[in-house]
Amino acid sequence: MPTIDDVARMAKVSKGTVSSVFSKKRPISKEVSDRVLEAAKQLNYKPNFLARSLANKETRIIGLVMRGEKTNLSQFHMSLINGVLQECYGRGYRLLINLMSAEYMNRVENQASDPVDGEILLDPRVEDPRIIERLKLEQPLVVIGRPPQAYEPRVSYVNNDNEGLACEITEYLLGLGHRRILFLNAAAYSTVAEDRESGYLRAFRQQGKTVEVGDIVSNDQSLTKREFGYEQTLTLLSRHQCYTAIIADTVTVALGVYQAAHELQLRIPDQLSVFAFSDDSVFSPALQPPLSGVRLNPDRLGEEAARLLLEQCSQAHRPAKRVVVAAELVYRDSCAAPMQVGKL
Amino acid sequence: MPTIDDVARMAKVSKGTVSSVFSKKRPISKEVSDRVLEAAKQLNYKPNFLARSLANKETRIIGLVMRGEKTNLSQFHMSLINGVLQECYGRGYRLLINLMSAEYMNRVENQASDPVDGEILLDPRVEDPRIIERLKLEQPLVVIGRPPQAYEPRVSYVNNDNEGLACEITEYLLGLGHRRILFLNAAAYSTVAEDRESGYLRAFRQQGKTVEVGDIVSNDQSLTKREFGYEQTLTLLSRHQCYTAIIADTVTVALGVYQAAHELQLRIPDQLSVFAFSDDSVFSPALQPPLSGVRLNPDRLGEEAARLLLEQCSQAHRPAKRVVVAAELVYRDSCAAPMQVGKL
DNA sequence: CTGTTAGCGCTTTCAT
DNA sequence: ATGAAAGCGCTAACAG
Repeated sequence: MPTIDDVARMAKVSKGTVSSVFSKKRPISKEVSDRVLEAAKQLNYKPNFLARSLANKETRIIGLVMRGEKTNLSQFHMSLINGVLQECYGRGYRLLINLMSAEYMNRVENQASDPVDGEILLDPRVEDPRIIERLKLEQPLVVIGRPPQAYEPRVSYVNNDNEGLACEITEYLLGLGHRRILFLNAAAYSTVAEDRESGYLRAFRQQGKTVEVGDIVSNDQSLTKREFGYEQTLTLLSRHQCYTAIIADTVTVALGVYQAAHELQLRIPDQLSVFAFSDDSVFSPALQPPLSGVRLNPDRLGEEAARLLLEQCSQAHRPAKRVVVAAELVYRDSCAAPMQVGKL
Repeated sequence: MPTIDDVARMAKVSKGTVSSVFSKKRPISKEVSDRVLEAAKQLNYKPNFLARSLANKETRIIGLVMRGEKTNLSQFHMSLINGVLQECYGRGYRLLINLMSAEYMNRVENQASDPVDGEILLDPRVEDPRIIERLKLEQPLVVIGRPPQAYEPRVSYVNNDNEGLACEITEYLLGLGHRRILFLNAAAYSTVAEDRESGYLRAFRQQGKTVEVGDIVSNDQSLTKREFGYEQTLTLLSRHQCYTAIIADTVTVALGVYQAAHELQLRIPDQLSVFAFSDDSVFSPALQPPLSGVRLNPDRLGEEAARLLLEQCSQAHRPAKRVVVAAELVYRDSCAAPMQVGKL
């Protein structure tokens, strides 16, 4: 690989001059510039990214940090990435996706900072060392989702109004006449689970109704999402007849719910209403009747996050900002008034 | 940001020793190692990626190079990325997605090699400077799709059997009794368009039937995929009654075909058969009747490409390999025998 | 407008 | 097993 010295020698100028021809950071006469470019072309020279970035402390790469455990990206993630890429395009930023196993990353010999100017962090947890670490490094950071309470004022983030949405869904189901609604929530350690739980509880409280312990179950991650939906529905509905509606964390969880309902010979929506907290792959033939859900607009989440991040990258002073991305409930045919409602 | 010198000073050892503690490339006594690690933790030190990579010429990042024009990733691309990520996971590789406008990249001040150990290149063209350039640099490279004829023996690639699939689809439609089949093919400059065209022609030839000029149209990219399907169908079918079937490049093109058919009051499949050369989002309610298509298994394409690439990255000698990913036709309800067939 | 020189932070010989 | 010093290829500050 030819280096800047080779070009300098061939064009009979100093390396500083060659550098300036490429970076355009200081004016170079047309003659010299042409000579350098010509030499570079002949040698097939391109500035070395690593050397350049090491010297000027800029990579024009942003990172996307995902949970190490996740090994299969959902449509939600895919749209989100799409949104991020949208924003990078044309502004000359590349995207580095870091999906390494925590086990791998924690080994001493693999420790190293990533070559990024800033990062977008997904799936924040109630206790999240990743955020703390990045805050210490004072590196530009945007979280998608709500950061832990303690750091909320200090970090920029973009989020849906999960609390409000959960409340809205719950109100809708209560309005249909349901009394006991099983909430198959996200993992307890995620901040999103906290927010959705609050929303669910608020809806009950506002109507003066009570929630029983055990009506909210969170996915401890030892099961896949689908298994979680399946197992919980099978176990809880066969034991207690009381649940007439289920709010599932994602469409995949809902898929498990459908499967269990089928085995329990419960007809959806007559005997069981189902609402999902996402809106991926909803047209799968496995989802009959069509599933009601929430359009979280993941592409907008990604777009706004990237926008905030790139803004931070270009500023010395970085005030923490937050953006709420609008989401809307989509009512399809998986919910109805509970059959027994008249009989009580 | 603390550097290796800070740690060395604090642990009272040389920087070479600190380096070895982290890289584990030469033995260090337990006492010294512990002292260094302790100092590193106190200083919150992490090796600098750029400096390390500059010195040892390895980044453990692989790049994904997409066409600059594309600004919205399809499900096909998303699954493909998913497959690549799958393979990176656990082996400690990160993925750099480079989706920059050609215009941006070609400006002198933005020229620079990417910080990658190798690259996966998408959508190869009949003339593809990107491939030529990378071949010159002797950088590990895997193409998804068929490389230009001239370079085929020298580059590794993974591909579907596009020629065979196109032939199979065409045979199927001919078998149903169609005589004139409009092929809304990919852009003429892509190698995939060439292969699919050959397959289409072969099917006709094998049955001793002839293709008229104009039965194959390729998307010149001035229109979106959907517009392409819509405009071509509207124009060609209202002008010539002869076409009773259409092979569409992608589901999105097919969506345009459906729309145009609706406006022309042509019933699918009775009056018009439609077959798509992909299988994304097929369950959209906009696609009634369900669309026949080809499951190209993009996740497998991505996975195999990453596997080949990582294999190349770890070897000095890199023989060009190729992998064919199996694809299968999916027959749904968008194709039938043409209505007029009995009347002739 | 151009040349010179001192780093950027790490790895890697070569000594010891 | 550890230290010392010479790069990796580029940018940036200073001179002129």
